[in-house]
Amino acid sequence: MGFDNVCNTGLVLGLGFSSENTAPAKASENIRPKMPVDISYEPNLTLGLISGAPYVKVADENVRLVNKQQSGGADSGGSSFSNLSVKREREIGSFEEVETTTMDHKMVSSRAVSDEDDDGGNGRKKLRLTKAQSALLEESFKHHSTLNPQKQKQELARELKLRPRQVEVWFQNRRARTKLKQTEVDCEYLKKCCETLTDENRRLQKELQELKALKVAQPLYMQLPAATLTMCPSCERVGAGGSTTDSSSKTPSSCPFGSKPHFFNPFSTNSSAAC
DNA sequence: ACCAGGGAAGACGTTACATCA
DNA sequence: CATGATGTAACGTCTTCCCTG
Repeated sequence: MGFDNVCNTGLVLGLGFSSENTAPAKASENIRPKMPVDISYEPNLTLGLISGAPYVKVADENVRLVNKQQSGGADSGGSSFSNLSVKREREIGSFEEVETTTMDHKMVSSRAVSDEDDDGGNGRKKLRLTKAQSALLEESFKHHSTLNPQKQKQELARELKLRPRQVEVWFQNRRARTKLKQTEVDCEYLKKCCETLTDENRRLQKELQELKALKVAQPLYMQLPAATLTMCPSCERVGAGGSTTDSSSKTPSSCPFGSKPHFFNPFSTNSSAAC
């Protein structure tokens, strides 16, 4: 991906807002469940704060019976895992676990981690998806980054011989990865913007210095309308733009600087700046 | 019409495991 | 073989939306 592509995305230098739609102050407010993640790049980098609001509501008790002692992380204690996973699987009653043996990696895929076989009650087994499973999930993700209807999840799960919960988790993680990558791209872009603006600022400072110097050295020069004084962006010399009677030897005849003054707009796509 | 309660689903942060250099 | 880095499956927590009574 070229930098130019990134530059035409309308990303603005600013934290927590964009030119098109105002991003929420809190990152969590970005959540719009019915709005699938737009994979096509539309940067909206925000540095929102996750509110540290006190925990009011026990989340999803139908989904998982929260083990209150586990609040430091579900995996911290190996002994309690099987308990947890037995409690939490909402689909478990209706979904038949199947042990897949078609491995292109040497791993067991989509085995039920708990339930019927609580592997010794010694923490969860990390299961790697097979290439085929990943490929199908990716394919599905390309079309829809969210599992819109519950049906889709069930179908995918059946097709992949996974639990619906696993499909759900995969999509969650996949969205997170996409977002992370996008954030990295945005970060790079902002860095470049910053560099460009710094350069531009330096150039303008220089221009200002030159103008000040000119004012001191040639007061007569300043009798010209101020608007006619501009600086050539390529040779960085001050001249009376639009005037062919330029007495200053600083403006070479080869200078492509046109007759009309121009001003730097960092957010204009055809400005002299990279952004 | 308004409100409270609760379920569903998603984001986010974290943990633990698998794999590889 | 040990180890640190990396990728990712799985989880807990929190928020928002929507439905229902």
